[in-house]
Amino acid sequence: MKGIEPKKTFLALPLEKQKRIIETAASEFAERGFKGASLNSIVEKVGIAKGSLYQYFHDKQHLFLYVFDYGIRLAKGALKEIESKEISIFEQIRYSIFAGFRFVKKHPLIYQIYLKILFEDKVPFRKKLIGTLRFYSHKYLLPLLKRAKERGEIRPDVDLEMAAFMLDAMMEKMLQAYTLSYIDSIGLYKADDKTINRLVDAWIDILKKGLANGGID
Amino acid sequence: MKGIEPKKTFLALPLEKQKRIIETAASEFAERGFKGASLNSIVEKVGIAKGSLYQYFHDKQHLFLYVFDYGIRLAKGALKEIESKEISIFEQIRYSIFAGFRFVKKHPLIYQIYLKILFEDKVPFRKKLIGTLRFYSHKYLLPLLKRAKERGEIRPDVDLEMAAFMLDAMMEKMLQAYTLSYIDSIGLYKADDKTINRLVDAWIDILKKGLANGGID
Amino acid sequence: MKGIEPKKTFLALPLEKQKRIIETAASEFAERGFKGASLNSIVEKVGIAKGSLYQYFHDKQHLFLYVFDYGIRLAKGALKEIESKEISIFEQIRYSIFAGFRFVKKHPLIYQIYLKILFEDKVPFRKKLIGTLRFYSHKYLLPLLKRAKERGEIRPDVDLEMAAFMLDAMMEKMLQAYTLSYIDSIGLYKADDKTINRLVDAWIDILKKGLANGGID
Amino acid sequence: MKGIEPKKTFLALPLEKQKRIIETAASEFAERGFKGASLNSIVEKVGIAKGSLYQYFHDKQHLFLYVFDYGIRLAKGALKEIESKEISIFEQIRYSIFAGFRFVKKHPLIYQIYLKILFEDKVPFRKKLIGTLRFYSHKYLLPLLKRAKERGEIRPDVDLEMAAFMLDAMMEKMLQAYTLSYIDSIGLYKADDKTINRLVDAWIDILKKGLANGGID
DNA sequence: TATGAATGAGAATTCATTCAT
DNA sequence: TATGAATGAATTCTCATTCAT
Repeated sequence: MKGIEPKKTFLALPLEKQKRIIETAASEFAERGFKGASLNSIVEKVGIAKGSLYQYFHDKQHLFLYVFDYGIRLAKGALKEIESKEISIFEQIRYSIFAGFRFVKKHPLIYQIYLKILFEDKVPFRKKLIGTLRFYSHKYLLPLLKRAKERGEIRPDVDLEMAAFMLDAMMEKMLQAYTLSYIDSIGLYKADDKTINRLVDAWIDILKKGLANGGID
Repeated sequence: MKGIEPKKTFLALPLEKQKRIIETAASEFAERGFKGASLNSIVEKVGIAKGSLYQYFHDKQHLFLYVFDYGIRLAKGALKEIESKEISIFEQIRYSIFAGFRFVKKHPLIYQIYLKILFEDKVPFRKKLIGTLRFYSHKYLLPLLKRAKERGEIRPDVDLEMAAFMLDAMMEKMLQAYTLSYIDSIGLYKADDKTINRLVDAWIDILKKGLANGGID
Repeated sequence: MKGIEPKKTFLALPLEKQKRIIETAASEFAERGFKGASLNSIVEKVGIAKGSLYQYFHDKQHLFLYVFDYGIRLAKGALKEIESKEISIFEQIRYSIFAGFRFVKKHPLIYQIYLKILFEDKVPFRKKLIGTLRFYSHKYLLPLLKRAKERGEIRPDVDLEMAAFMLDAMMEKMLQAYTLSYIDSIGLYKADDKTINRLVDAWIDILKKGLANGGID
Repeated sequence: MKGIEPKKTFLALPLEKQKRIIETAASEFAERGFKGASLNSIVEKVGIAKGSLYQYFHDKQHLFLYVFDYGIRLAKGALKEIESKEISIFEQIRYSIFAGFRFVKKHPLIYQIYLKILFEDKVPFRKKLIGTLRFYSHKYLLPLLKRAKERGEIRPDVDLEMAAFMLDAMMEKMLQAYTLSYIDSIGLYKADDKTINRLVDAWIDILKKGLANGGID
C-alpha cells in the first residue's frame, strides 16, 4: 500500500516509544473510529506535544493508515501457516477460526478498527482498506476449497463460490461475536470460550453434512 | 427500551412533520454516522429552526436512538407475516431472506444506520442497540427452528442455538452484500440480483443437506 | 462583485454593531494584511465569540472581501462628482488629488488595505481586487484627458495613454506619501498638509508646461 | 542600518553557501511575503538543518532584513555608474530607468520583496525599510537634478524637490508595471517591452517640455 | 411553542524557536 | 559548530447546545 510511510522521525524513535504511540492511536481509533478519533486525545495520552505527532506523521490520515497497515501485517502472519498444513478442509477451517480467535485476543484493537471502518463512509480510503483486509476472504478460502474438492473431500456438485461466501460469513460472524464478548463482555451469545468451542464444533458438523463427499465422513 | 422517548412536543407534532424529521435525520445519520452527522444540516433540510429540534429531542443521542428505534419497529413488522406461514422451515428461511432484501430496498437508510452503528462509539450506547437486534436470531429464528424440529424437518441432533447463529450470520452477510452492492456498488461479491438468487439457492441446498432429516436428500 | 455577501445574520445586526465589526476587521487587515490578520484577534477586539464571526461571514475570505467591497463603495463615491465639473483638466486633476486626500483622511484603513493587498501574492483574488480599485486609473483618467484634448486644453501631439499612466503614477504616489505620513507620521517627504499643497501646485505647474496647448496657459 | 548583521557564524561560511542561503530565502520571501515565508521551507531547499539557520541569524526578522539589505546593496551598485556619465539630465533619467529595468530582470526577487514589504507589517519594521529606499529619490535624484539646474538644463523656477518626487513616482510606477508584467503577467498596462519603450520616450518628452529651459522645445 | 443568534470548547494543522546531543 | 526532534502557542473553522425573544 502506498502513502503509509510515517516520517523518518518516527522510525528513528526508540521502538518502545513507537509502540506506545501506535497502540495509543490504535486504541483511540478503535474506540472512536476515524472521524471521531481526536489527535489531541492521543498526544495527551502518549504524553507528547501536539506538534510532535506531526513530526512523526504527515497528518491524521497517515497516522491512521500506518496503524491499520501495522494491523494488516500482524493479521496476515496469523493465517499463513494454516494453508500449508496437511489436514482435511474441515480441520483447516477449524484451525483458521481459532487462529482468528487467537489474533483478536492478542490484538483486539486491530480488529475493532477494521470493524469500525467497515461501514464508516467518510474514511476516504475505505474501499481500499476493506479490500485489503477481509479476514477470511474469497482470496483465502476459495483456493482452500478448490484443493479440497480436487482431493475429493467435497461433493462435486457444491457451488464453491457459494461455499466460500458462506464460510466467510460464518467465520467473520464468529470472530465478531468472540471479539465483542471478549472486548466488552456484552456476551451476545454468552460467547465464552466454552460456548464458542461448542458452536464451532456444531458448525463444523453441519458443514460436513452439507459439503462433504458421502456425508458423515 | 429506556431513554429513547422524544419529548412530548415531538409527539404532538402532525404525523407528517414527525415523519419528515425522522427520515431526514435517518438520511443524515446513514450518510455520515453518528459523530459525523450534523444537526445543522438536518434542521436545514427539514426547514425548522435549530432550537425546535431541541424542543423535540433532548439531544443528538436521543434523536439518533429514536430514529434507530423507528427502524427497528419497521423491521419487526416486515418479518411478522412469515412466522405464520404454513411452509417448511427452509422455505421460511428463503422467504425471510427475500423479506430482508425487500426491506433494505424499501428502507435503505435504516439498514445503513444499523451497519454504521454496529461497531461505533462507546460501549453502553452500542450495547443498547445491538441488544435490540438480537431479537432477530433469538426471538425470531430460534422459535422457527424449534417448531421445525418438532415437526421433524430438522435432525434431532442439530444444535439449534448454533443453527440460529449460523442462519443469522448468513442472512446478515447476504443483506450486507446486497445492501452494499445496492447502495454504493462496492460489490464485495458482485452481489447483483442474479448472483444473490444463485447464492440463496445454493445456500438453502447446503442447509438442507446439513440440517434436514434424512441427510443427503 | 460576486460572493461578497455576508450571511443574513450579519445584516440583521444593529448597524452600530455591524460597523464595529467591519472597522475592527478593516483595522486588522490594514495592519497585518490578509494572511497575517487573525480572526482570533478580531473577535477579541470586537468582544464577540469566535463562533459568532462564522455566523456572520462564511469564512476569512468572505469577511475580507466584504470589508474591501465596503471600502470600494466609499471610494467610488468620492471621485464621482469631479468628472462632471465644468473646469479645466488641470483643475480636475487638482480636485481629484484632494478628493483622494480627503478620502484617505476619512477612511485611512481602506486605503491601507488596498496598499497591503497590492503586492500580497497569496490573496487568491488579488488580480480581481487590483483591477477593481485603482484609485486614479486609466478608466478614470483617460476619458478625462480625451475630453480635455477635444476641448483644446492639451497639445494634439501628446500621447494620452502615456499621460494617463504618468498622472496615475503621480497621483497614487502622492496619495501614498500623504497616507503614510498621515497614518504613522513617518513623514517620508515631510508630507504635512503645507508641503503637500506645495507639491501639488508645483506639479500641476510642470504638468501644464508639459501638456498644455501653448505652454503657460 | 542597525540590527541587520547576521551572526558571525554566517559570515564565516563559504561565500558560495552564504549566497545559496540568501537567494533561497529571497525567493521564499518574494513568493510568500514576510509572514507567509516558512523557515522550514527555506532550510529544506538549502539543505541545511533548521538549527543551523538559527546559528546564522538571530531570528526570522533578522534573516529577512539581511536579505533585504543585500538587495539594497545590489541596487545601489546598479545606479552608481550613471551619476558620473557626461550626458544631459534627461538622458541620465532615461538611463536610470533602463538600469532599473535591467536590475529587476536580473534580480526579480529583490524587487518583489521590496514590493511585498512596502506596506506590510508593523510600522517600525517598515519604517526602517522605506527609510532605506528614500536614498533613491533624495540621495540619488536630487543631486542629479541640482547639477542639471546649475548647468542650465532645467528652468530656474522648477521646484527640485517636487521634481525629484515626481521622477521617483514615475520610475517606480514604470518599474512596477515592468516587473508585474514580467513576473506574473498581470500586465496592468500591458507593459510589454515595446510599450515600455514608447512610454519612456513619451514621458521623457513631456518631462523636457515641463522642466527644460526654453520651454516648448 | 418556535426561533435562530450566540456561545465556546474542541477539531486539525502550522511554524518559529529552543536545546540536548 | 551543526543538527533536527520537541515544543506549544497560534491558526482557521465546526458544531452541539443554550437562551432571550
